Amino acid sequence: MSKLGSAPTLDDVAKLAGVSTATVSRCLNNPGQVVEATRLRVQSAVDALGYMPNFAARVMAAKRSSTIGAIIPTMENAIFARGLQAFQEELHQHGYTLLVSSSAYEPEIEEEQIKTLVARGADGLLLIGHDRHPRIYENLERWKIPALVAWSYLPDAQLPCIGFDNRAAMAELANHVIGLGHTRIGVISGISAGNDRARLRINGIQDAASQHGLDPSDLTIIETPYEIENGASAFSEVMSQNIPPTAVLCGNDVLAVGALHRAMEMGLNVPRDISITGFDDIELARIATPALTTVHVPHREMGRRAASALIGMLENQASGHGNPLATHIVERQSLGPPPDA
Amino acid sequence: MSKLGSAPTLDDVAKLAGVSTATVSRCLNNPGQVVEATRLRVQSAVDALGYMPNFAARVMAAKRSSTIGAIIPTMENAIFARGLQAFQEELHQHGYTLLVSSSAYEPEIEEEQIKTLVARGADGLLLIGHDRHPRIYENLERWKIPALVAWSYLPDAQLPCIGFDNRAAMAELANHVIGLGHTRIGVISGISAGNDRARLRINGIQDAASQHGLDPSDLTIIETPYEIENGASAFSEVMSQNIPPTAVLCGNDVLAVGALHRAMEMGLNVPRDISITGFDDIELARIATPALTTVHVPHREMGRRAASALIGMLENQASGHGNPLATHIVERQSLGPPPDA
DNA sequence: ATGAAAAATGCAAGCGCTTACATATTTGCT
DNA sequence: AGCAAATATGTAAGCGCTTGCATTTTTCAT
Repeated sequence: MSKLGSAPTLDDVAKLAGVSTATVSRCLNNPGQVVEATRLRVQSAVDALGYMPNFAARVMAAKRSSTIGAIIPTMENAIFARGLQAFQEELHQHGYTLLVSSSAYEPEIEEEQIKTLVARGADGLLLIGHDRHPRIYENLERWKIPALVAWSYLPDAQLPCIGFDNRAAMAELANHVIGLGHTRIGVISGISAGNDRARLRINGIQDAASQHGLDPSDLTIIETPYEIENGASAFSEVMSQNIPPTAVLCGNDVLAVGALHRAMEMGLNVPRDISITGFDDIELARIATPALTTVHVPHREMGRRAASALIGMLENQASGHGNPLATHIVERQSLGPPPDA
Repeated sequence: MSKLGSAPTLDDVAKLAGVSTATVSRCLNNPGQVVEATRLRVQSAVDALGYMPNFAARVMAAKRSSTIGAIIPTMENAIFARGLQAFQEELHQHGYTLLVSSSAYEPEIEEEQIKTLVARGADGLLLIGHDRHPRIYENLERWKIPALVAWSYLPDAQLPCIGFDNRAAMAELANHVIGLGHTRIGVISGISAGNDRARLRINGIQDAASQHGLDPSDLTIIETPYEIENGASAFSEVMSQNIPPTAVLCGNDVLAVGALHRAMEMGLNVPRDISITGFDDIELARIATPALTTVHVPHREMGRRAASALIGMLENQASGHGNPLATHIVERQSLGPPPDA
């Protein structure tokens, strides 16, 4: 059937091997159903022709794609890379392929990407965080696409989720900081609008403040996109107050590294003059100078669990619900007691 | 036609709007061919149903996907992120979608990913570097898939390419280093097998050495995967010789940052005791301590040009060939004269 | 040897969409 | 008003594959 110059099709293979297309299809997908001799014959036809199954045709006929889509806020920093890597490895072991796209932290782009992935036949979706337009959840339901949220655990969330308690994790760190004697605290957060992780981390700091009798509204909070540069500018800003803080808690390691760098430029010694902390524990945190005290998030474990949960939802109508993952503080060199202590 | 519980199809929309499927299809793809009133009627049917075109069906019927595939060695470091971002933006403007996958620097995985992308209907492919099994080039030809190589410019390459001259760029830096008086030079390179960029950068250093009357075989060259940790270990190794080098040239910024970090741990002052250079000029280079002297690569420009070239190949049978991009040395603080100078 | 059950293979109907080509409608002239 | 040309819409044939069901071949117990 193939007009010269087109890629060979199942038909071509079938013809060459002298069998029906059904048999070729079975050789490729369920070799067990086909007798050895036939399988070999078909295989050599495939090789001779350099045949590649057409994915679109397969998806159409089979009505599943064995593909999972993931939309992450950004590929530009390492935050999601590790978890996604584990996610993908686990999927691969179960015969699924991962398609990744990024939303640049823009809700509209995320919505578009979700549509694209669904249109492309994704059997399931991995989303980051819970904050998004309700319409998206309605559509997901309408299209009957199983979806799972990662990087944020919320007990009563709309969608099943695999993640950790951002609020409690940050509260733990903030408690520790306050426990060291810090009372004037600056916060450099990611943009919290549409980002529950960022918002909950701020809430965690506020929780810790109240708990220690500090007024949460005394916290200086600056929100800025997750980029090193922005961490630096925000640090300048937070330090430019009449009475600057003695500790600056950052919403993630990327911002913290920017802050650290700016502190050094300003001639401040960290942690003697000022303490700075991060969140996530990416590689950058270890090699920063001084090494960053931060909250370790089990990214790989999270990715792996997310994959299992999603596959469970796809194959066994499992609910996808699980327990939150534990985080812990990694103490390195960027946090110390306040200067006057 | 839709059995309850399935996503709505073109048929459903056509029925609801009281037109034929052809008209609906035209409304979606060539609204100009359809009269306003019809278009509106169809649009509201689409909205009412929450209709999403099925991509697989569309690809099959139209025999093109408006999708470009890119296989990059890794998503784990920022080297490719920026260029790919620009690539994708440019594609998007021309109505193409980008599908990215990574090969983990493994030739077999790369080959598999290429097949996957082609099977998924990619109209064209972006590949990184030239070194790969000839079979892959044969297949690409057989399948009639236009492909373009980026990140490495070679005048007589198999495939059209957009990139810079890795060898000359690194030679320029090495010349500068040697010009400062360094004669004992260490090299920390990525794994050069199957990676022409890594190999050519080494060659560039060797070129510069010969040119200055140094024996290229005196260079201590260590190859190691592109990870910060590895840069650190390699640095220890290269410094453990009887007569350690006074300058260590690294194959990329990631390795250089690792080396820098280890140097600091060893109590060495950079650049007073030892000079260290990188390659790529990613953000990390700027915020490293001391800031890294490196080779700036115009990643965004490269990505943009690669997109234009590939689209040209797809739409106008353009050859895709272009000119090499220019790189330049960025002098920061990690390179100085040798200690005894 | 022989027939029933099991295993292997073939047949053919779609999957949801695009797009020639055919047909119906509108437009612009005279 | 009336006709040709231009424009809008409909008809239906696939695109390459999977899979339920029908048919053929093999296996195995008698």
